[in-house]
Amino acid sequence: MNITIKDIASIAGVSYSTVSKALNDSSLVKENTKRKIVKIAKDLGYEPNFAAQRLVSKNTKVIGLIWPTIERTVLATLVTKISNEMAKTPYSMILSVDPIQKSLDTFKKFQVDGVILFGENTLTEINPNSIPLISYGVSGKKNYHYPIIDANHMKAMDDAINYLYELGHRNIKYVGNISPTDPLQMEKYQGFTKAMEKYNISYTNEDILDTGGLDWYHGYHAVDKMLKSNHLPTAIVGGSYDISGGIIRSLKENNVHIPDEISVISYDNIPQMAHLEIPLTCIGVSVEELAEKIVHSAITLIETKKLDSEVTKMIPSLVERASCATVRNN
Amino acid sequence: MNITIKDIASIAGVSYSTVSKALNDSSLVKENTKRKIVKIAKDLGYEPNFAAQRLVSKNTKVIGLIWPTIERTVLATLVTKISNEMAKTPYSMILSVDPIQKSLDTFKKFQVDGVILFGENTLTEINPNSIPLISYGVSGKKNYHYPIIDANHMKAMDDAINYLYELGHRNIKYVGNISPTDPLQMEKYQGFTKAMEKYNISYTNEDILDTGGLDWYHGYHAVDKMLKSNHLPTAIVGGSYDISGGIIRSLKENNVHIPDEISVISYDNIPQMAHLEIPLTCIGVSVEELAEKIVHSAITLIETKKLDSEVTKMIPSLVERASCATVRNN
DNA sequence: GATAAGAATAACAACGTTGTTATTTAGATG
DNA sequence: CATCTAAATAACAACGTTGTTATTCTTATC
Repeated sequence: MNITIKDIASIAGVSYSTVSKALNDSSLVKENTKRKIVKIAKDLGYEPNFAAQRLVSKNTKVIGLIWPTIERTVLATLVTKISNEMAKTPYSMILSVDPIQKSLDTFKKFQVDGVILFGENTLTEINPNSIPLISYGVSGKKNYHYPIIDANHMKAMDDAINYLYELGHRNIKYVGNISPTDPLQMEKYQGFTKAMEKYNISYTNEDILDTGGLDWYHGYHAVDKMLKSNHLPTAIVGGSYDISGGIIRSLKENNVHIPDEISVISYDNIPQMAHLEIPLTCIGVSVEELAEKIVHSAITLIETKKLDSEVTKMIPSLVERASCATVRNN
Repeated sequence: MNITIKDIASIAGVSYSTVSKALNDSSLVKENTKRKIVKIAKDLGYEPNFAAQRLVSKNTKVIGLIWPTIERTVLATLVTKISNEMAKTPYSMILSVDPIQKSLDTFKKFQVDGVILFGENTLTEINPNSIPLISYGVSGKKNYHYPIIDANHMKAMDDAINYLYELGHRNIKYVGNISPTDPLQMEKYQGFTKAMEKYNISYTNEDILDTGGLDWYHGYHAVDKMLKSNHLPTAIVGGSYDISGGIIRSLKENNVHIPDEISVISYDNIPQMAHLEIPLTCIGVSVEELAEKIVHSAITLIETKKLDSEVTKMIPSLVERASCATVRNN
């Protein structure tokens, strides 16, 4: 069995309640004895029993992160950043990759102080069960009863189109996953069409390339097919990091030069964009900002039970790299 | 506050100890009252207090997984498989992406029943702190005091070279990350040279291409450089999934046809290999097998405190796809 | 040098369970 | 119908903390 405050008490020759106070640096115990007790505790390698502490009910300083869809590069990056950000606070983080409700039950058992949910495309009702919970990403549910942090995808697409417009592009295609069951993808797609209309750029269904998936080869195949049909735009908007990786691979293999012959701008603002063989200009909320916002919102919610607004749309930014150029006048 | 067994007791008109026994389906309480109590508990939505249960000391049926390096495709797949495998057992899983010792402390606080450590390239001493712990992957430490599950990388490389040898290849290059601080990478590299010697295939330092990193573009650039130098082998062994992705991209772009002009075999046996634009023949322990072994070993260790052997080397298998062919006679 | 006030410490209840021991109840037996 | 036995339930200690209340020890004051 482990060392308890009673062990310390008997060695120090004081009562265990005094030990408790001493270890919690209470002003009720004399500096002298405090020091003595702390030293003994340290010598014995005392570790407080968490379960007992929590039984008398106190916060755990632990936040749970629910991440049901683990295999997505962008989110792995975000998790890392969140973890780093969390390390700057007194909180620790544990994750669960189980389905949402099961994760929530586990976290509730452990009495985490709060939960961050990566519920990108959650259509089912979830029941936070009285744990402070914030969600990252678009929710399909209309009547969520918890705060949501999300990127302003509409604005991001608007910025992207605006940027391309200023460079002279009037022939732009969107290459992304058009999935009616995935609100995030739908919002990007709708952001694209809306922006195109706003800037008065004509487009048809031909200009929306549905990749049918989110991996790089989905993007690869979509562009490959496009090139074979000879409908070459002056610019492409890639729907995600992985997809854009496939897009530029396909373009390179077909000797379509970026950015001279075609400009590419990608959704997802992560550092890895710079490491692609053609460093991609991208649009989106930077993961660092996102991580910071998520962590601090969670902690604010935990500590004050109040959050400014129910849905926070983070403002995206555009990072210029080498993949976009002014359109050539033929 | 939450519902406790005392609430149930007062409603049922029995003592709370009877309620406890009834809810644990003890034979000491009459079937009749048992049913009554269970019904009341259900109606009230009673949930046992985990902290209290653990204070009287019982197992948590939770296993912690420590995963400090989150951004690696192969491991994400493995985590998913482990999670699925775990779901078939009475255990749940939580993960931590914090540094090892911090993760361990967190898990110890939560009194998890056991820990799985992804300590791929852990050179520092770790202190399991009396929690049953198994580790996946090569450990740099010589004197670990916990069981290790690992793939037999040597054997895998041997199988790969043997396979290529049978296909007639005598000019083989290894493209991988040669990092003295990463035991896993070193073992693959050494497996390669050892196998080459065993099959009496001559090679020089020129045939070992150090990518200097584990991402796909590291493999891409290494092969790109190789092609420019015109030292074309008949076969390449790729050191990992990501690296091999870069390898075939580079080959394709340079119009080196796989497998007619060059054969490629990759380390890492994961389903995604089939989705690369050229489905890659690969070598390694399949993630499914690995996940099953890891989960069951962990549970065995927890429940019996005994494990067959200290280091289990899983037997790799070779999955044939479209990327290797018999060498052409010029 | 007795006494009041304040500082320091001790004692103890409480948190919600489980497991052990004590008590009550019901049923069987002569 | 008294008595013994077994079944059912109640009572209570224990797990390791924290916070509240009770007690003891100092020290200053007259």
